[in-house]
Amino acid sequence: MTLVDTVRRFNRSYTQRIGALEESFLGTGRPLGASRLLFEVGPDGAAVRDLRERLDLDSGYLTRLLSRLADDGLVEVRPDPADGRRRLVTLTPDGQAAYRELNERSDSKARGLLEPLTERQRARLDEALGTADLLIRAATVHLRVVDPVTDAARTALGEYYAELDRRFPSGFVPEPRDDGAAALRAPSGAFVVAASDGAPVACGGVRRLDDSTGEIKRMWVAPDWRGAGLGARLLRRLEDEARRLGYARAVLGTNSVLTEALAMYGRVGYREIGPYLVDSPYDEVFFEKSLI
Amino acid sequence: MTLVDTVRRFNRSYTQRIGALEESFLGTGRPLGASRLLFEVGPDGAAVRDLRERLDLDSGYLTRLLSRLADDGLVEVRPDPADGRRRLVTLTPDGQAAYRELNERSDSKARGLLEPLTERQRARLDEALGTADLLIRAATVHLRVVDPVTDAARTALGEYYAELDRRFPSGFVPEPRDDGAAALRAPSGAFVVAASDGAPVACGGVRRLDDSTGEIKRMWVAPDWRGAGLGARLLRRLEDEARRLGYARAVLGTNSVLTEALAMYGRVGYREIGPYLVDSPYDEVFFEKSLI
DNA sequence: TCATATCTCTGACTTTAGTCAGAGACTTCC
DNA sequence: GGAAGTCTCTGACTAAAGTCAGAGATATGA
Repeated sequence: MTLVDTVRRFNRSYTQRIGALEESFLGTGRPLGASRLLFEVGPDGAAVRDLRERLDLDSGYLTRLLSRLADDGLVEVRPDPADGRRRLVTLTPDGQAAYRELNERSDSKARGLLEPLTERQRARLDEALGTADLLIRAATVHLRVVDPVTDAARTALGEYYAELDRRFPSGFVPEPRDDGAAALRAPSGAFVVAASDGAPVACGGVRRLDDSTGEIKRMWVAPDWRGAGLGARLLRRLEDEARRLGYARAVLGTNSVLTEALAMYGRVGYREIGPYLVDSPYDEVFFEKSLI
Repeated sequence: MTLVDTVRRFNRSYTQRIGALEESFLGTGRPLGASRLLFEVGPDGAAVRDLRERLDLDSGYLTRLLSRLADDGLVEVRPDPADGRRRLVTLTPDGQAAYRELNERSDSKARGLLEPLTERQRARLDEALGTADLLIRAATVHLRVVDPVTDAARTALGEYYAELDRRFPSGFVPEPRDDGAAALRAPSGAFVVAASDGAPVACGGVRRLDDSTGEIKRMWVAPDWRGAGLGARLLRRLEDEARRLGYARAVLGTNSVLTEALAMYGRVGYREIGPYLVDSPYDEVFFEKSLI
């Protein structure tokens, strides 16, 4: 049995049993679409725009769904003070109650399903689902080249810097004369962000070191995404970008504290070299790889 | 994060990504319902009755779906020769082709999804999904008391005997003077079958040994269902039945070849005892447990 | 053999889900 | 300040999915 068979077999048994979890949104007297929407609005509210994107709905259809929920007194729709074209949706107290009820139904259905399992089996299931979840998410992560000043890039870089600050014994302060933005974009550089469910989970960039050499900079993978091969995938993508920009060789420098990264560079074919032109005081270990 | 959370989290990410596998039944120019039906008919055909039950459809609705597929030349519906009220559905050659296409779409979608994973990750995913599949199926196995002459019971017993015959060095022949049927039913006995997706996956019975003692007989778990705690669950159910029938003690005899079973009896609280009244030449090891 | 039950089918619905074209209010960018 | 773009909403649709009440044919068990 191949993996594809396993996946399909699992899919069948899963959707028949647990998949019904989400259908338990039914039986609340509301059509499934309305319940899903209510759930997606959530206790913190959401912008109509985002709902449309997340649920992939037609704008007219969404408007109608929302106005039905509003008629039922479950949500409130009002203009976004920051941008008069947009509208924000929040749950009313009744809506909050309905939201909680959806969650409880879903929970109790899940509990009932797991009830026949022993403690040991539950632990095994927990681990298996956790692993499968991570890998499936990892497989569907979307890598794309973005400008380093976009929101996605800024968020990712922010988390990267914050982590360096936590992990370096002396903390980390981004170089003030940081030419990051300009160097990590065309025509001599690129910046790649990996996103899952809209949130950035990894990033990295290439910039010009000399005419034939691109330098990989600011590679970061979110902590709970490590061990899923995302780093290697991102690195290969950056090498592709570097090749496209005309570089024949990739180099990078890193800090010896970042042990996972060091091991990964080795696996992907990087070879340790002496220090090249350096501008970051944090780089201690250096690698290169031919792109030809 | 509790297991329920893991399940729900997994459910969300899974249905969004892989769940779409089944939706790939769309895009074949046929509505989802019709494709699902075509898939459920399958290459071997099916009875309309069973389709209605498996897909949980209204009879009128199903009739209409089927006649649409028949109009498109994909299926053929004709009376069941064995029962004039029923009708049987089979795929026409065109229907077979459409069926194969559905499968290919689903496969290639699954492959595309897994493509970014490395070999090692795929192996991990394969194992994780396999484990989760087994446990989820095990959790949703349905145990019920049936008469030992019903089809389900006969099938299960048949597989049990066949396995003993394979595993015992000298083979196994059911005792000819087998009073099985009569002894494993009320008022002094019971027979329990565990079924998953309609197929029996485990069985076992209790019969009277003396007024206060019930004997557990013919416990069997299908080979690919072992390690999922099904045996222990079945045994506990049989003890419940024995208690209900008024027994204060359960005993059982087994063969020392069946090592998994021996270990399981110990885990569930059975204690080895000397041979009690024996009528099976295959029983070598004996256990008892108080039911009070 | 007659009442009762089972199985499929038909007709007449309703609800849910979704699409499309454009109007109107507002922002943004030159 | 005006053109171009964004966001939401309305109206007018269509298709899919599902429900309900019976009719008619056949089987089953007393």
